[in-house]
Amino acid sequence: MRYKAGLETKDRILDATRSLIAGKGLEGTTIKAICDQAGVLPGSFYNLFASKEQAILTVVREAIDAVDPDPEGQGTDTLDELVLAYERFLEEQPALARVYIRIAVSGAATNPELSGRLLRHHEGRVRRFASAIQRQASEMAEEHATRRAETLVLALNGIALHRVLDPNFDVAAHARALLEDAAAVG
Amino acid sequence: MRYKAGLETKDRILDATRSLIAGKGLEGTTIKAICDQAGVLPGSFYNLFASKEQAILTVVREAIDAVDPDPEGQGTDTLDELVLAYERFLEEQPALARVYIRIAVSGAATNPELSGRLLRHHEGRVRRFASAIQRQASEMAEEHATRRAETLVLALNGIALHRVLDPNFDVAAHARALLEDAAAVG
DNA sequence: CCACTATTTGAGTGTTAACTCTAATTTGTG
DNA sequence: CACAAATTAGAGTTAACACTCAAATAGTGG
Repeated sequence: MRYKAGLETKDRILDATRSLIAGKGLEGTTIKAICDQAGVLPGSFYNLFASKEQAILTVVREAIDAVDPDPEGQGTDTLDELVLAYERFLEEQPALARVYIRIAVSGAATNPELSGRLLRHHEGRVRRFASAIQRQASEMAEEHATRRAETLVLALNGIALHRVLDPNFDVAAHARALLEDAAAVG
Repeated sequence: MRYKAGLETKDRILDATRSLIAGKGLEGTTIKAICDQAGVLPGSFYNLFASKEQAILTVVREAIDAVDPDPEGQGTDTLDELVLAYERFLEEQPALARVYIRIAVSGAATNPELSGRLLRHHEGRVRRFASAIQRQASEMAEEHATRRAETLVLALNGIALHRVLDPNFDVAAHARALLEDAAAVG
């Protein structure tokens, strides 16, 4: 793949794959559907991807990365910023958010590598939330902060899950309710 | 279906369907897989069920009902009892719990009737939790109680979702952490 | 034990999935 | 502008899918 035509085709295929997973789930994401939406024939698809699974995994990695846009900057975010970043992710990239949830539930069952990746990602998020909590309330024990972080991350995932079911669901209001509660508990 | 042989076969088919959805997701739940696991041939399956979808919907209804075992007794449960009932559901009927989550994410996308059913079920649960909260703190406004109930139910769903990803996840500990937080917030 | 019907059998149907292959075309480069 | 490599076209293959059906078997009331 050295010509730009190939790169553009690859992008179109990934766009189509992403929107199909988000809209119809993994079951509705067939090679034919991807190719139709991307304006490409199967031969072109298989010139760029070794398999359907590879295209899907590319989109999934993209989705996982989008949940945590800046995993390097570990020491600066406040809890509010972390929660609002997740809220913004759900609002602004609903397709990727759906992919993330769909894959977490459907794909991880049959693909242990994927389920391991998702669990590690979850643990990383919990650590990040925990250190934000500790920065905010420095007298809190690390163990306690981790427990509170885990509760918060799980609750956020619950919100994301419900958003998949109900597109009109008010993510922002519920994310903020979680933050208020966290502040009240201390 | 008047002979008991048919009833037993039906049970075996539903058992197989339930465990396949829980274990491999909707994609892995094929007629062949169901029949192999139930020790039955396709002809028998179609003697008892009009379609694969019908068998799946039967299992899904069963799962939805199991989440709220007694939807009639609306006025007596405490919040603790409701949370512990859900915790017990997740621990004791992991297959049905996985079915519930899997369907919420995968099935509801393509089946509006199913997604409507799940949303109504969610609303019913929130009402039930809200009235338990109000009974416990009678000075609380109904609107506020409903908002707190929704946060709690979503957090519990987050726990259930994570349990699908990580079978070793400690549901009980996290459910109790939610209860403590709820008490602390008031 | 007999007639009647529920149930099971298992090969078979049509469809659609993922994926392959060869020939034709387009693209970048010396 | 010529040539090699990248890309695309599109028919074709193989396998798995949901589902059917006529015949065989098993269960039940009389």
